[in-house]
Amino acid sequence: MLAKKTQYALKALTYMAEQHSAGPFLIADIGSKKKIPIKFLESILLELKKAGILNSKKGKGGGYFFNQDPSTIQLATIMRLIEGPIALLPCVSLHFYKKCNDCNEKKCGLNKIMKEVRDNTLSILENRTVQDLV
Amino acid sequence: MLAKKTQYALKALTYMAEQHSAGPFLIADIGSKKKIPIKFLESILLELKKAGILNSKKGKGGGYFFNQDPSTIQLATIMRLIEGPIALLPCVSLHFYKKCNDCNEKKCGLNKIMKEVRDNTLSILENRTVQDLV
DNA sequence: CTTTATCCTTCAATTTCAATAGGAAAATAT
DNA sequence: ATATTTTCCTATTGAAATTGAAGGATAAAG
Ligand code: FES
Ligand code: FES
Repeated sequence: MLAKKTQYALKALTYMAEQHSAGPFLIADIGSKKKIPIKFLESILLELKKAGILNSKKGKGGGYFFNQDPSTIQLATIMRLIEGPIALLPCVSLHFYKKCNDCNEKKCGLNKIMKEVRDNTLSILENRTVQDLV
Repeated sequence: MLAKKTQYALKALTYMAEQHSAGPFLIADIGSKKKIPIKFLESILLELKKAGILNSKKGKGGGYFFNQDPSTIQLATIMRLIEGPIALLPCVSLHFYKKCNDCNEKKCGLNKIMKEVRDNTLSILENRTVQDLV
């Protein structure tokens, strides 16, 4: 199960992508519509901004908006950014790999099956974008 | 990423299934071979026993052994038992479902995509057994 | 120069995770 | 009987992560 933080991030992005306008969107609005604690959401959006996904404007008329077209933002990118690894085991992770010191990857059946799961999952999450959420 | 506990459970079962003998296997042996802290492993195996996956015998010559044929134990069963939900969101979980109070499932794109991920994952984890790990 | 809204740091509560301690109970061997 | 082996059970610990709040700094607009 994804951490609440990741769920919130995905929900917030979904909300933003669903709107007809391009923003900017207020933290407070997103939070109240998607039932996300404001202060928690604040830190999440800031993180997405620092990663280049979002941009923001301060002051009246300000808020958050997309820094890239939603159709270019893979869901896998968001999840790796907020959640970390997508794979179920360290030894099958592409971006967060860590060797198993207690078994031989070449012969390990667990490794093989978990790689299969990973490839299946990535084939979805790397081919769907924030735009596909609307 | 799976919790360490779940990883340990899967590794222990893999180890047991890999052996030519049917056991019983000592906690201490499994633990030292798969680099799992003994006391932690102890509680994991006990949990698997209480769930009917394993059985055990005390005293000299005792240890843990399979209570059902490894080819009948789905990996999904182990993971749900130790880890909990396999799905990425509560609203797409089959065994641990919880409604989203902030969006309409029928129209929710996030829900739809995460269901796709779930189905893909389950098609693997429900069709592979502990026997397939060897 | 007031209002609005993000930015940033710090912190606190809670929960979860990982692991250990220590003994009780059961089975076997001597 | 008694000692040894091994699982069973409860309790507890310590560390880390998660979730979230407080409060002020900064920037922009009116
Ligand atoms: S190589 Fe990682 S579980 Fe075997
Ligand atoms: S219904 Fe669960 S995320 Fe939309």
